[in-house]
Amino acid sequence: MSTREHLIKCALQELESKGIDNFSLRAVGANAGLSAMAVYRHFANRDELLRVLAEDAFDDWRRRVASIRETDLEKWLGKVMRTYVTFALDEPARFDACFVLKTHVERIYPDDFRAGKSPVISLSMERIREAQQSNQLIAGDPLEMAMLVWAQVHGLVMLHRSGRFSLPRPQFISLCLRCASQLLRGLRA
Amino acid sequence: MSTREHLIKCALQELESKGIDNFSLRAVGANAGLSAMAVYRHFANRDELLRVLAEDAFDDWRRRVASIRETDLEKWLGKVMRTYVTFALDEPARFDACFVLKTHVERIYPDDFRAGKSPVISLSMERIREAQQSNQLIAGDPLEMAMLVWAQVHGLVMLHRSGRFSLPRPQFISLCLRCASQLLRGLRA
DNA sequence: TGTACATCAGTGAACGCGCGTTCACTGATGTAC
DNA sequence: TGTACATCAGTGAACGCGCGTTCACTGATGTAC
Repeated sequence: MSTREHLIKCALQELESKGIDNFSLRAVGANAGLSAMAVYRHFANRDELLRVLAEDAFDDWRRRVASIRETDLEKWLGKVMRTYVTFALDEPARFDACFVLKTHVERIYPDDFRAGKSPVISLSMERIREAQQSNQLIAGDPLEMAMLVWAQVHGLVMLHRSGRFSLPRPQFISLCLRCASQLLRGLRA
Repeated sequence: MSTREHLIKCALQELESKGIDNFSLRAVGANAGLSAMAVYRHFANRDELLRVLAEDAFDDWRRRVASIRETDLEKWLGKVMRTYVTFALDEPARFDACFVLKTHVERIYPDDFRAGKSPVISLSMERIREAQQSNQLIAGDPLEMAMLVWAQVHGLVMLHRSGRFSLPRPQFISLCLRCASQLLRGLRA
């Protein structure tokens, strides 16, 4: 493992354990068994390191979704949501890097999504369109429907993150899935 | 206006313009035309000042909702949501104090809500129950339904906050309301 | 009414902290001849 | 094969910053006699 990779790994650990607000290059260096200044050999500055971490997290998220092998819209969406929630619970800092922080990597509604720059949203829209054609779903803008579902689970996760849920993990996850299928009920034809 | 009130007003301004991360007692003092240390005459420390601001924001939110005069569930919910979104867009820092930050004032699911400690959620549950009795809504736990709606709009607002929406304000608000009524469609009997 | 004292809002200097970053450096490794 | 030099990862000290908070103080106002 190159020093650069080692630093990235340690930076991720730091990020997860301390959070973005207490993420410091000094701590990353110490965690890696190097001086704080060693980081500057491999990254221009703090911002660049954070950007690299965000891109790494995004790749991870994409891979997780790509590995879901379901054809039925409802089942597929259920798994995507479960993946989203577990990602948020298990790796909050990387989740934030993908969906909360402004990292200059994020996709913006509507242009980026219409342009197909978000693989997961594009996939969702495709599946929604298919379900509309086979009369499983009501008519309506697929992108807006996808955003609706995303916002639903994102809201639950953010409220959880803000300490508004005191539920054991499995109960929280099934609450999310219940909410999602409730939501889909309204979209069904 | 007492000095304390003046400080609170200036602290709110600071909080809105700088955000929680860059909220400093020094700046509050300067903004109020006093030394930084004057703050300590009126508040034990930074945390206490922030707690007072959070309580103030919460009162404000409660008052806004209480002033909504609609009897129909759907219309009422629509106005509550509009209020939520405009609160989030216009006064992000106070919104955060109510719904994002851990201020030790927040209500936690499910106990606090079941115990009726959140006026707005309680009101929502009441209206949902009525609508269920008159067969407008499907059966189901009113609290879970209320959380569903809350999470929906909260998710949209948080994504907007994270810079994921590039929409003029009115368009974003109507997107939120469209999503909300889409959601209600699934709850209708 | 005057005087002595207590109260208390507000001050300015200072402490100690952690941060990102700059700087001049060391010392090992690779390379050209 | 040996030697001179270049490259470059990593270092430790230092700078300058803003922060929350402590401290001893000033000076105005209220109060008891």
